[in-house]
Amino acid sequence: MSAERPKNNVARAVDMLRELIFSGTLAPGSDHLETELALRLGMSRTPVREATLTLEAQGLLQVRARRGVRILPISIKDMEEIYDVLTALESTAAADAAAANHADTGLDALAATISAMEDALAVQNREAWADADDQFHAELVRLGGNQRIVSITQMMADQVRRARAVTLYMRPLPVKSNADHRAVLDAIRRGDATLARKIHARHRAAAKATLVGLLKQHHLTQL
Amino acid sequence: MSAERPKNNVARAVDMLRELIFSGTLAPGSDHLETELALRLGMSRTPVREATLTLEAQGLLQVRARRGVRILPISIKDMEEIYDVLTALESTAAADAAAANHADTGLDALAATISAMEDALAVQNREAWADADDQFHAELVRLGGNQRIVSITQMMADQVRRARAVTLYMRPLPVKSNADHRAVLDAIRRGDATLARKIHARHRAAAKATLVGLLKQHHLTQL
DNA sequence: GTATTTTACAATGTATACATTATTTCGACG
DNA sequence: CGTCGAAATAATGTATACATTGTAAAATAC
Repeated sequence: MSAERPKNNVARAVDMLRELIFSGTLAPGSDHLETELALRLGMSRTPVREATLTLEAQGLLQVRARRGVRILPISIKDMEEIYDVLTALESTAAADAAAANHADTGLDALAATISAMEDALAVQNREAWADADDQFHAELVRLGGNQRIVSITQMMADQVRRARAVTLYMRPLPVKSNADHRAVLDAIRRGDATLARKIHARHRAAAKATLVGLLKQHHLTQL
Repeated sequence: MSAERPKNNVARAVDMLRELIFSGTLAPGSDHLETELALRLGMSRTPVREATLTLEAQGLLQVRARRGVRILPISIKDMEEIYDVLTALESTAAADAAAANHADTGLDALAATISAMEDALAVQNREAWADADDQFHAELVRLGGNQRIVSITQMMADQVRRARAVTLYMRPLPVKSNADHRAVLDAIRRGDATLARKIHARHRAAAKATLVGLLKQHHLTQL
């Protein structure tokens, strides 16, 4: 049974604020007073304040004295930084996963995300494809076994979430991406750490180039 | 003139708690009540509470309901995780620094840290050597130009600070380390990104092996 | 004597009152 | 008319009172 322990207000505030940020209700670059947010979330300033501190540590917003919290916009430079971090850490995770010699059953979840991506691609469902893509990267990193890499990549993925949503319908259907994922899975299955690292690094570098190219092409310098 | 703006209590609490943790006054694995810490720092619970949330996000302690904050001990597994993250991100920074084609004056600070390390080594001053070593890695990452890599590596370095201090007098004098640093500097100077990345990755991998070896040898499974 | 339940306590979680401070506005002086 | 300064204002920063809740201890029943 899932215990469903009632969460405290701080945790609820974190969840609600994240949702408000990802949905764009709190627009990138906009400022919001603590009092205003507290009213909106139906609680006092204290838990809201603590929630904003947590979210600031996660890079989603910035707390500025007497100016309220600013929802951080993502620039092209931010995007480049984040993709470089993801490239470095996920490649290491891919190599670690390969070196760990996971039994095939251990790789079922990873294989499932690839199937899901292929299915989504077949019916041109971009949202479903993006979800499965996220799951692939999350599962890959989980297999790597480094808990810090898991946390950091999650934070980075959160930061680019909005920007990725915007570009989702701009790009050509990501056919190459699926092939990359399958190649990474194969390398891991064969226990070839060097290859897994190399392929995944190339995959992320290509994704970065595509995304940055799109943003520049559409003059989206801030998201 | 440096403005020396008086910091608020939250910032002071963060600084003081960090100092108490690094100095070992708050021992790894020990628990501390908010009230007790507030009394010790001469302020109310509120700023202390906010400070602990920040430090929790930085991985230095853990806030547990009704059990106070626990100063997180570092295990060998933690050490391995952290060094793997540092290896991945600093190597990327080294490659970026090489690719950026910094003019020689831009590399003066980096060269200075190497000289400082050599001087410290000549008089067998391990503390000074460790400080210069930290500065080398900090400056390298700064030259890489990725602000997120700067933040993450700082956090990771903080987490292993205690453990490094313990092993500082156990290891042989780190002669090889200085040679590595010089080789990285040379590669950056020549603009050879691939080489800079490779050398630095090897350097960090060797440091990890040395450290983990020492910890196991001395049966230090928790620091 | 042991186990279970209930009650008390102690610590965090939350709200709110108050202190502090930066910003903005209004007024006076040049 | 513009600039400088002072006071008011509005927001965060801090302290504290109070609510909630988990833990532990004590008592009772088996």
